Amino acid sequence: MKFLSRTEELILLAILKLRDRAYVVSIQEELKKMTGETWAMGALFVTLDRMSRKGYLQSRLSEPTPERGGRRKRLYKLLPAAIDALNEVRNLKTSIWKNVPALSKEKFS
Amino acid sequence: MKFLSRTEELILLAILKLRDRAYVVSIQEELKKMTGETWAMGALFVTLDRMSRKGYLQSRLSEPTPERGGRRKRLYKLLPAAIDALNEVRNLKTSIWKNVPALSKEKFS
DNA sequence: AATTTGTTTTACAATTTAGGAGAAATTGAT
DNA sequence: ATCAATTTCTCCTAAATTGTAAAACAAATT
Repeated sequence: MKFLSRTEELILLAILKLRDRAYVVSIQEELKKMTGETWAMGALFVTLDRMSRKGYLQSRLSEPTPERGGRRKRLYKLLPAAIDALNEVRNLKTSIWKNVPALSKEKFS
Repeated sequence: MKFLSRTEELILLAILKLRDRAYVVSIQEELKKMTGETWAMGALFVTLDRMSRKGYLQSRLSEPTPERGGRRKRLYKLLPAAIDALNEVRNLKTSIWKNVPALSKEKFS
């Protein structure tokens, strides 16, 4: 499809919310907050990679931080194409859900 | 993921809007209206099938209609599980987009 | 028989998931 | 001071799931 997948949308939004602190672990935590679900590390890397190749994201390695195990982190940031894609998906959801009334199961059983 | 994929969401919403006239051709047209994109027949069947197996949809064959080529249509209808899933995805989108300001590219270049 | 409408299958491509290997940092015991 | 243990983090891979494109097949009207 032309639109972001749900996973891509969620990851981009997580990065947006994290500002300059977005790396794979903080993204994973943010996604957990947003969805209540647990996200596999590998899934995130694969998707972050793909979105980088597509021109949605840019990444760089930070300096190590002075804490136990404080390795360099790969920090991600949104590129303009990501903003476009997010806006598109926001418009899509607004338009497709407009005029959809509250859905109660009773009417569909 | 636990949530509907974007494709599944769109197809279920299309069926919802079509009420008792939802079959693969009308669904295809409705999706075109909703998204502006062209949807491959095969993609639809595959997804409709999958959602039927998952208990989101039920289908039956209609009677032929008196028009040229008016074959029986396989009509789809939403099952309660589909309503649950749609409500979930609506809640998800509402919560993740809440408080996200308008996004302008300038701030991200 | 030709045309139209519609269903279904198939082969392939892309995305997502699950699990784990391995690298770079600090800590703490010797 | 050195080194093994621990922690944090990056990255890879195989399998499963999902999505796409194309075409074969079937039933109706003209």
